[in-house]
Amino acid sequence: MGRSPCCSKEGLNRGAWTKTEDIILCEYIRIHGDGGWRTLPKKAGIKRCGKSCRLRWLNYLRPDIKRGGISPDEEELIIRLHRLLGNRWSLIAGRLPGRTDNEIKNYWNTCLSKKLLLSMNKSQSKATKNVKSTSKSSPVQNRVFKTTPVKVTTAVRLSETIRPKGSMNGYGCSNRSSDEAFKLCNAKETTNSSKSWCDLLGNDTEGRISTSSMSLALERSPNSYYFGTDAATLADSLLDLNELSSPDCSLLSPPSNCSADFGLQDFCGEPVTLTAEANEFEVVSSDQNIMQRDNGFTVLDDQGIEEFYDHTQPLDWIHELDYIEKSSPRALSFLLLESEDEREEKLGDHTQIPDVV
DNA sequence: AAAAGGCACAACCGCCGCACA
DNA sequence: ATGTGCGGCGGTTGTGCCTTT
Repeated sequence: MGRSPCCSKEGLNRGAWTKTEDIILCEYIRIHGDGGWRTLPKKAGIKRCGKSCRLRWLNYLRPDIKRGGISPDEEELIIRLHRLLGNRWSLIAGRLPGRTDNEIKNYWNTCLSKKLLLSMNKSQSKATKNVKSTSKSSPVQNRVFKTTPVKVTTAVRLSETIRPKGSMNGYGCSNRSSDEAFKLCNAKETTNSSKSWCDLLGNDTEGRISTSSMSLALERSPNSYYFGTDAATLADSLLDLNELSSPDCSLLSPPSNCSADFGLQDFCGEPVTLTAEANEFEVVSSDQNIMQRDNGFTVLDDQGIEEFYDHTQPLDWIHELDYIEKSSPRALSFLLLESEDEREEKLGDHTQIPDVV
């Protein structure tokens, strides 16, 4: 036997919502707040299924919704996020303020999928023509990233990803997080005590990580809640590492191989070689009072970063994706997964870093 | 002018995970 | 530990408008 339907369909309106229904729903939610969808129709006097009310509110009536006119920037962002996340419309929508999953899904199905198919065909036929001159595949093909995450490198890779993000949105968080992730790795070699790990970060009375930098980031980034999520994600991953019994540090890639991930070339203008020494890590990760990016955001001192930070809009994701894709697409795709469970689910072999396809 | 086809998007459906009793 | 209800999600369908034939 299947589940019972969410409500009796008898006597309920179906199809397009009328203006009156919209007004009643809005008014009810204005007074009582949203939620309790199953009982809402009866209480509000709407002849609709609760789910239908929820959908109507979330997708069309909410005051913070942007309708139509998807900009080229947004379009690019959707394409790139879709490449990383697949049909995870709600996740994608979460990175586009004011847009709903339904709208993005519709836009994808009606416009973007065709557009992409067309451009793919174009570039493929171009590539076929040039097949003798080069053995490389087309740029479009090259830009398909595998989204397999890697467990063991969670803390460090997340911090690597946060670093470029933080350099745009809040240097405090990025520096602090990276720095401390490194410290943690090194601390792990000498002790398994979770207390010492937390001590490195600072923790509140309940033992939860609460670095001043994370608070700073959250406080200063009202337009980019995702940034806050990053900090939270990092905190979670660090807490998780406390629980791991395997010698994580030994499984990390040799630091000298990680310099590209760290993006230090971009930040400092010259290649940096890291060693496994704790001191080296700290020196490198704290040497960020001058940062440079190759996407138009130039050298900034502390004050400059702060100023920039205040003007950073969520759509700067595009630049962040530019940077991150170049440096560590695996980390990004991992980071974009919402929950720790979801990452667990995708783990596979913890000890190997899969190649980017 | 009318029918057919295409398109955009709102709405619906069924499944799933989580919380809670 | 288990069953149930709720909310959320992604796939699909329905519908109205526009364009083409």
